[in-house]
Amino acid sequence: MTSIINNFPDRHHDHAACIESALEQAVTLCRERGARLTPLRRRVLEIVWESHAPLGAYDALQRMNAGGERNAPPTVYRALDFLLEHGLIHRIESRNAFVGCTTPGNSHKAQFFICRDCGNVAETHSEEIGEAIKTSATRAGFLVETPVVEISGRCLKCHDDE
Amino acid sequence: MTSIINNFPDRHHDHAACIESALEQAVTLCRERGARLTPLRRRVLEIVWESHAPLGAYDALQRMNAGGERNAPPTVYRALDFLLEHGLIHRIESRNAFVGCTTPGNSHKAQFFICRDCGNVAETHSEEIGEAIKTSATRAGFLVETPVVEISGRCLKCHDDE
DNA sequence: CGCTGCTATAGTATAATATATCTATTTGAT
DNA sequence: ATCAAATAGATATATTATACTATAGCAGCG
Repeated sequence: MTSIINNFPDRHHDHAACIESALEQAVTLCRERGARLTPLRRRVLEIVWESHAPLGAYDALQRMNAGGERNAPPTVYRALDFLLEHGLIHRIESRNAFVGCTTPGNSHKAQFFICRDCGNVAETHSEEIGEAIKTSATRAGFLVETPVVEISGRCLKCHDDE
Repeated sequence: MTSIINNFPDRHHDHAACIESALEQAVTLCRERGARLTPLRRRVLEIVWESHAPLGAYDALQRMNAGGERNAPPTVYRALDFLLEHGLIHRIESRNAFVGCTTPGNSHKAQFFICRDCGNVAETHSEEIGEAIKTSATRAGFLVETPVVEISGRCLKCHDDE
């Protein structure tokens, strides 16, 4: 049972459960792989998971240092790199920011829907988009390696608010 | 008749014709819209079109200043903004760089294939990808506004080279 | 003409994002 | 306990982008 949602994050969902679940999964996955989820890395993962909106590296750094610590940019970037490498977070290219991965451990390519109002991100894994990209690539004479699919727009909740 | 190619840029194509065609189209389009393609903006467009690979803003700036000029960053960014606004270039989010639009004047959403070897970009306008994204968005409870689809990989020519 | 308002350009400074390099420390393996 | 590798700390700097202020040129108008 997981509390991580795969469609658009509900405004009133139990986010504490999201965080907890994400951390549990991270711990498990790192143990399986012999990767070291050190306190620092774990802390950065928690910070990224504080919301469903992409978080900038320097915002994460500020949060890390909120208690007077003096971590420098390379520290947070190294932690982010580790988390990326193990698929625990995603980088949102169009925002230069990072968001927790809702399905860590699966290496499948994801697509992201990013609401311009609330800033939240929904992660999907659409076969159909992947296939369409592949078809189009073939036609263009191209071999797909790393697709970036980031859709900006509005979630229905924000749209309904108007 | 246009010399701008829509599939992957051929290594030996007549690139001078690409540039010429792109500039002609830009002039026409700006005239139609009453937009002012000033010498500065035109120059930046030419620079972006010097290749089919995305060009960074600071690389463009260097090219602009190659003759000893002292243009500052805001100058090139302003020109790039104008060109983006009128659909004469695209921004490649995953590279923080810019590439000439092969079909200016059409506001349709484009997808980009970016070769990691030669750096060239092919622009496509796949209905299928657009539809797949829309379907997936609907399922997620999301209204698409600005899709970013940037596929990294290898073009066949580079792949065949090995 | 002189005034006003608009657009484009220029210049300076600085913000925001990211990495290189070198050193020190911790960790786990033996 | 010792060593090698991985991690973290520290400093500097590179790269990308914008805020803010000022000026130049030109069109429309009284």
